[in-house]
Amino acid sequence: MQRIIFHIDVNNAFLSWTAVYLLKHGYKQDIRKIPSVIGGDEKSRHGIVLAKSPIAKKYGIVTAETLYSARNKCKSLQVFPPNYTFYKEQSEKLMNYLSRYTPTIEQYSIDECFLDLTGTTLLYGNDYVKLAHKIKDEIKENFGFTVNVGIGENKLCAKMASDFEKPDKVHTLYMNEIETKLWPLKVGDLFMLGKSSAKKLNELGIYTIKDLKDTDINILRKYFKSGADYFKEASLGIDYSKVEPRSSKNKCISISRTLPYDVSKKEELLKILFSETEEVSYTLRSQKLYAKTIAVTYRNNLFKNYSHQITMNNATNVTEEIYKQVKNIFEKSWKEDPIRNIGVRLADLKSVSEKQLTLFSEDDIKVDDKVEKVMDSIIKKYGKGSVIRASKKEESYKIKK
DNA sequence: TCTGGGGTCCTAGGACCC
DNA sequence: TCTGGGGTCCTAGGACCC
Repeated sequence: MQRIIFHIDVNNAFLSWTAVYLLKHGYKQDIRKIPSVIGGDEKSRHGIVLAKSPIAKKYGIVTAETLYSARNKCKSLQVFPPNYTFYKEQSEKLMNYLSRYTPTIEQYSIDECFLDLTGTTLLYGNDYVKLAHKIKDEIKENFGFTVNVGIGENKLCAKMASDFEKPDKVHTLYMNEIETKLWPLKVGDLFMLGKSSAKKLNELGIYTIKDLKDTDINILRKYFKSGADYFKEASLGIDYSKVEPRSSKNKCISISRTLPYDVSKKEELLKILFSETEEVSYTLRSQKLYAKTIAVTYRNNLFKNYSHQITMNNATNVTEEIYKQVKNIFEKSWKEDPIRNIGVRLADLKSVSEKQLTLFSEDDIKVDDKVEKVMDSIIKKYGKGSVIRASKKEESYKIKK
């Protein structure tokens, strides 16, 4: 049976949501209609473009470039800070609203989702473009921001379609439109075909998606291994993946921070790692999960990235245990270069502690669990920072080193 | 006032086992 | 006068997404 998939994408999400927020709070100007961007704080070295208005885009400003470079492209550019709490709220409202149309909804990111509307003709009729317009207009009216809706017979085509022309538009990419709508695009426009693959393809003389679909699969395999088959199928508009409600189970939980200045002191870096460990293991426990793999990631002043990890015999969710590994991993791997960004990642997540099934150190765990339960409940009730571990631990490092 | 943060997936290479 | 080979697990690094 032919499937009908919608992909819904908030136009310039962070910027639109900020515009809605500002208007709601009495700000006179609609920042969507001026050259503007959402950007991080430059003083703490977060100075990149997170979202841009259509006018800013016309100046050639792209997401993730530095604010410094964005300003060079447009002298009158206005920069607004992000408001993640509000974004999350808006995202949840939107997803809740959309799930009234089908239970088969997959949130792909904070501002995007897929709806599987296959077999809904009795409910909504068979004019899907009309239905898409209805959804799009309802969102605009109820929430104050616009979306694009892409319609296709699979997720890939729906996703490509929603990207065609923005904002506030509905597009289709049915199989019989592949030749006219998909093939003329540049290879880099294909979903999941990024910069480095596009560069390689261009070097092979492959520029458009049509070029790509005309290329012998064996040539592609030589350069792209398993990516070759994906590229080939995608260039033909083929995608069999299902719209799957994101089982909400993350594969990993991570935190990383770019520091306001490069740090070379071990005690300072360990303090940061400790507070990150506390945050990440709190999240772990609040999801009733245990981690088997613990990783420390960092980036030095020359932008070289490192990641070092350890897989334990037993999964844990105890801050102290996780930190013990974090500290160990970092001390063993760090070459004493100045650190710009540092983080902790927990992976290989389990829903039960295997440790609880072993004889080893049961009593210790129980005590730790108790302490942590109390701390977690305080954090939950009064927010982060309301409870701080006695800093005995960090102090002892100072003495030791 | 240069270059964020949170994810997923893949691959090469090494260790280890039979 | 030799060092096979399949399988599995683990790690580091990189590509890619929003």
